[in-house]
Amino acid sequence: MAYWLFKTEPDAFGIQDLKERPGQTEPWDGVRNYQARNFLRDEVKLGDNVFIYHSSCKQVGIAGVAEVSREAYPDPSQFNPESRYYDPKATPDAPRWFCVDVTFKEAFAKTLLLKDIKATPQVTELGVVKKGHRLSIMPVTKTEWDILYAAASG
DNA sequence: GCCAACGTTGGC
DNA sequence: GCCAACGTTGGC
Repeated sequence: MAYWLFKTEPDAFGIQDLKERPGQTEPWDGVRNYQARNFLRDEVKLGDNVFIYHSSCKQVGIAGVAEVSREAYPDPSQFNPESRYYDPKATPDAPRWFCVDVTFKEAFAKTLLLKDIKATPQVTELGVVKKGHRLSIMPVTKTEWDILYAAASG
């Protein structure tokens, strides 16, 4: 069982959108960074826990929790010319990008704000608190998860 | 909207 | 394979 943080822009798709999906499940598509892709393809496993992190919005921070409900498969949007995530160099025989499915578990009553995460002494190595770290998929240690989950649960 | 910090691209 | 130019990310 591993722990992750997935970034999203809630104006496009946030924790509430996930909650309202049929089956409360959604493909986590559109990841177009190789390091993040490698995490998705190779290391994110069924049943892993995921912090849903809202970026580029009023309330930047960890907004809720989801669970991985399907392991990596080729991201369909890479083959769709209509998609903003279309990649003309990707083919079904040689997919370049992958996605997983995530299922809603919990929306926190209050988003655990980035400034509060930064103020947590034990959480200094997490990607979102490190300057210039822009990965959209990043690992979270169990220690970090426990501390942040407790803080977010109030 | 600004801008620093990255990642990617493409000419050589 | 170098590296400058360019595009994107993301907090503020």
